[in-house]
Amino acid sequence: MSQITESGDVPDDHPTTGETRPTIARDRLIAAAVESFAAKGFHGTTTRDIASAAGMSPAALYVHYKSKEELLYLISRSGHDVTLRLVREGAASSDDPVEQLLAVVREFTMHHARSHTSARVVNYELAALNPEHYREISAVRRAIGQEIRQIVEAGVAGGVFHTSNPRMSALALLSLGVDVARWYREEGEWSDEDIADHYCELALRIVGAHGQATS
Amino acid sequence: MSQITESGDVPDDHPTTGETRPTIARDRLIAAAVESFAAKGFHGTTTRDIASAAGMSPAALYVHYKSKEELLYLISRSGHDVTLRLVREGAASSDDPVEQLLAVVREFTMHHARSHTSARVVNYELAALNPEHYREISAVRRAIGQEIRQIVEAGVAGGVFHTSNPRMSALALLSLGVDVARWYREEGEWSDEDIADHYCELALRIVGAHGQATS
DNA sequence: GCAGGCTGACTAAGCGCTTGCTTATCGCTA
DNA sequence: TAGCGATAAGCAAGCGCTTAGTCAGCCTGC
Repeated sequence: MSQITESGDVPDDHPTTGETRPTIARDRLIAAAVESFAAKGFHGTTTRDIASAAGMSPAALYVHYKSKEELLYLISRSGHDVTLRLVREGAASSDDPVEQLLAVVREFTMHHARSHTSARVVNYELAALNPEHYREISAVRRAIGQEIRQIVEAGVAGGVFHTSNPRMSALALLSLGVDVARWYREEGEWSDEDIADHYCELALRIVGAHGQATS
Repeated sequence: MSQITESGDVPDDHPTTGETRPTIARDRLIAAAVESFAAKGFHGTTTRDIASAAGMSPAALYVHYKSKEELLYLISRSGHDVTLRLVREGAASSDDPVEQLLAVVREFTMHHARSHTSARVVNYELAALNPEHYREISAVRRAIGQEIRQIVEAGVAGGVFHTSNPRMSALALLSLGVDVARWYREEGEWSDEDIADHYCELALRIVGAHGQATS
C-alpha cells in the first residue's frame, strides 16, 4: 500500500511485484487530494482541483479511482492505520505505564505536527465518508482510544498514575494530540520536537505521575 | 443582535423597537444554518437545505441575508464574541491567577460542551469565510488566546504556576477546550459539568499549580 | 499489435442566487 | 370605519454556471 506522505515526494513503485501495484500517478493524485481536502475540505474540493494539481485532466482521476469519496476513504484509512500502529508500538515498547505513555504521546504528537496536513483530513473530514466507510474508520478510531485508555488505567491500577477519572484523562490526552494538527503551523515558533517534549511533560501531569523523569 | 442558541427555540422579537429588528424568520434561518453547517460543513450544505430546514422556500433566504457566506460569518462572529466575552469575564472575576484560570476553564469548557453544535461551526469552518471576514475573525481568536496566555504568564511570574513553557501550556489549555466541541456527544456518559470539573483539575496540573484546591 | 494510461468533449444533476409576482400588514386619509 | 398606497415577506420558476462522473478514441511502451 502506497504511503501517504506530507510532502509532494512520491515513492517509486515496484513494477514487478503484486497485482495492485501503485503507480506514480496514483500517488500524485492522493497527494493532491490530501493537500486540497486539507485546505478547502472535501466538499470544497472539486475533482478538477485534484486532477489539475496532479498535472492531469479531470478524466484521469477515474482511471485510478472510482470516485472522489474513494480518495478520501483511502487517505483516511491509511492515516488511521498509521496512527493505530504508532500507538500500539508505543504501548508495546515497555512494560512500565510511564514509559508507554511517554512513547505514545511523543510519537502521536510528532506525527500530528509533522503530518498535520493529512492529519487534518483524517480527523476533520470524517463526516464526508459514506456510511459504510465511516463505520469502518470509526472502529479504528475506537481501537486507538482504547490503547491509550488501557495505558492510563494500568498506571492507575499500578499506583503510578493518580487521576480521579482515568477515562476522561485518557480522552484529554488523545484530544490534545489530535488538536495539534489543527493549530500547528510550519512557520510557527516551535518544532515538532519542541511540542512533543512539552506534551510529554503535560501528559505526565495530566495522569498524575508524580516526580517522574521526563524520559 | 439576536442570540444564536443551541436548541431550536427562538426569542420573540420586539415589533415596536429598533430599526433593524430581528425577526423570527431570521433566527430560524440562522438556527437551520448552524445545524446544517455543523453536520455537513459549509460546502456540504446547500441553500436549499437551510431554507427547507427553516420551513421556507429557497428564495426566502435572500430576503434576509445577502449570501450563504454571510450566514456563516454572522454565526462565526457571534460565536467568537460570546467566547471572548466569557473568557474576559473569567479573567476579570478575580486577581488571583488560580481563580482566574479556574473560572475561564470552567466557562470555556462548559460552553464548548453545551454549545458544541455552533462551536463546531465556529472553530472548524473558518476556511470557508471570505478573506476579509477571515481576518476579522482571526483578530478575535488572537484576543481569546492572549487572555489565556496572560493568566498563565501572571501565575508563573507570581510563582503560583510552574511550567517550562507558559505559552505552550496556555495553547494546550485552549486546545483542550476547543476540542471538546469535536468529541462531545449529548448521549455520552459525562455531563458538561462533569467535563468542566475534570478539566479544571487538569488545567491546574497543566500549569503546575501545586496543592491547589479544586474550587 | 495491443493493453493500459490518458484526453477532450460530453451529460445529467445540482448549485447559488435572481426574477416577477402574490399576499399580509401597516399608517394614513376621507 | 372603509378604502388606499407603501412596505416587506414569501413563493414558484428558472437562469447561468459548476459539479461529479462517462466515453470514444488517441497515444505509447512492451
